Amino acid sequence: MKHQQGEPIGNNLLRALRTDDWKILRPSLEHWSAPTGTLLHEPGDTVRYAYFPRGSSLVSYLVVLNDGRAIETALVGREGAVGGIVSQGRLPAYTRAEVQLGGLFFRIDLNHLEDAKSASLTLRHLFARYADCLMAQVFQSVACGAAHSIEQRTARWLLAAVERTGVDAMTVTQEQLAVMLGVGRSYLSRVIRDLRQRGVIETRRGQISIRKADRLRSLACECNAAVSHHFNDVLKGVYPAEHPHDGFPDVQPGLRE
Amino acid sequence: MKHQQGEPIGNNLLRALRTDDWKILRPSLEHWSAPTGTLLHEPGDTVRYAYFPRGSSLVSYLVVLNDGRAIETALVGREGAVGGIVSQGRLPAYTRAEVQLGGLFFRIDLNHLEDAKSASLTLRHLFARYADCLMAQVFQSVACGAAHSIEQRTARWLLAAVERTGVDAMTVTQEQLAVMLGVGRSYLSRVIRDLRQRGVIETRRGQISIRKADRLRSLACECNAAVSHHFNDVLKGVYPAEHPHDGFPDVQPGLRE
DNA sequence: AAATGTGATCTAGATCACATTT
DNA sequence: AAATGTGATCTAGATCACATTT
Repeated sequence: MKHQQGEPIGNNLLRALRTDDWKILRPSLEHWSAPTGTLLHEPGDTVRYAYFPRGSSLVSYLVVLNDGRAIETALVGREGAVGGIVSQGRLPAYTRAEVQLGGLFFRIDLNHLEDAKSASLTLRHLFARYADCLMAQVFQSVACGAAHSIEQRTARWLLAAVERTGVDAMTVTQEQLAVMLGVGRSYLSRVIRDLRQRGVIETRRGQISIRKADRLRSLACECNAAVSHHFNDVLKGVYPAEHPHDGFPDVQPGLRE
Repeated sequence: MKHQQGEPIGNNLLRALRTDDWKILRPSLEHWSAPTGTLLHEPGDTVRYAYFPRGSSLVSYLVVLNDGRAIETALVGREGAVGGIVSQGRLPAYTRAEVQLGGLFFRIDLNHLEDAKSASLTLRHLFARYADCLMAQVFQSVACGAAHSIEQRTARWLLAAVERTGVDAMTVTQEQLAVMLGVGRSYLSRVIRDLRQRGVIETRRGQISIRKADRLRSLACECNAAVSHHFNDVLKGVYPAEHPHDGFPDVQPGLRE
C-alpha cells in the first residue's frame, strides 16, 4: 500500500516492496497479458523474463515426464512470480510454466531484475523470502502426493486456485485436471461427481465452480493451510486473504477463452 | 580444484567456488560432524547455520504432516548444502532436516554467509544456481510421487543415496524408508524382497546394500537422471560423478552407529 | 469432436495379524 | 524388543469400453 498513488498493482509481492525498491523496479516493469493456455517457458528454454500475475491471473509450474505427461507442482497467482525467481539471471528452465487463468501480468527482463537485486539488499531479501515460500509450496506438494487421497488433493487444488485468483469458477477440463494431478481421468470424474452431488461444487463442460468453499476446506487436506501459514511467517500479507484486491479488477474476460 | 593446497574440501559446491570466493568464505567455515539421526532443524525453528555435507555425509529434507508422518522431499549430499540456502538469512524452517548418513560437515553462521553474499556477486550466483538445482530436485519429486511405482521410487532412492555418498550400503530400516516414501512398510518389505531375490540388492537388519547399480538404474524411474542432467546444465561438475572424491575420505565409521 | 458419465473389471498398494529373525 | 517376512484380505484408484452430453 505504501507506494500507491492511483495505480493498482494487483500483485501482492510487488505491493510488499518498500517504496524505494518499487521505484527501482517500476521503470523496468512492462505491461503484459496472456490468455489461458499460454506457455511462459518450456523445459530447457532460457528464461528471459520474470512474470508477476496481476488480479486473477494464475500460472502452473509443471514437470514434463519422458512419456509426455505434465504433472503440476505449484500454482502461482498474485502472491508471487514466475521465472528466474529462485535462480539468478538467465538459466535453462527445469519446468513448463503455463497460464492457468489468463489475465494481466507485469513482466521484467531478468537482466533488469538482476541489476535491481544488486542495487538493493531489501529488494533481494524480499525475493529470497518469496523463493523460500515457493519452495515450501513445492515441498508440501511432495508430501501431499505421497499421503493424501485424490478427493483431498482435488479439493486442495480447487481451493488453491480460488484463493489465489479470487475467482470461484475455474476453466479446466476434468481431463486436464487429471493429468496435472497425475491421476486417471475416469476416476477423477467420479470424485468430481461426488463433490457435485454433495453440493460442494457445480460443473459445466470445461469448468468447475466452487459453491461451498468452507465445505471444500473441510474435505481438503492440510496442505494449503500449511503453505499459507508459512507465507504469513515469512511474507506477512502477501498470501491472498479474504479481501485481497487493491482495487485491481478481478476479471479479464477477453483473456479466458 | 582451483583452491586446493592439500586441504580436501569434500563438498562439490564449495569446491566449485572461485578462489577469491573461497577465501572470503573459508574463515567462517567451522568443522562440524554429526552422527546418523541428528536433526539439523525442525519445522518452525529459526535456521542459524548452513551445513555442507562432506564426503559421504547425507541429509534428508522432510515435511512433517499433522499426523506426525515425515515424508522425504529431497536428499542432499556433497553436491549441496542444507539450511537457509534458498532463503536469505535467518528464517523459520519449513522442513525437518535430518542426517541420513553421519559424517563430517562444514558449517557456517548464516550471518557470515549473508555478508559473503553481499561481498561477492559470483558467490551469490553460485548459491542461486544451487538453489535452482535443489528446486528442480523437489519439483521432480512431486512428479515422481504422482507418476511412478513404489518399486521405481525405491530404486531411485537407493541410487540417489549411493550416487551422493559414494557408499553402497545405506543404514536405514525398511520401516524408516517406508515412512519417508509415504508407503506401507509391509508392502515395501515385499518390494525389497523382490529386488533381493533378483540379486540387485543385499539386505541386513537395518541395512540395504546395492549389488548391481546398473540393474537398479534400469528399474528406477527417470527422475534421478533428470535432476542430475539439470545439475550439469546449471552447475557443471557439482553433481557427484563416478570418481567424485577430491581425496576426501569416504568413511567416517564412528558417526554411523 | 471433445468432454463427461458410468458399468465392469483389474491391480498396485494398504492393512491386519501373526510368525520369524536378528 | 525391534526389524523383517508373509499369508490373507481389502480398497483406492487405474483401466477399458462404450454411452451420453455439450
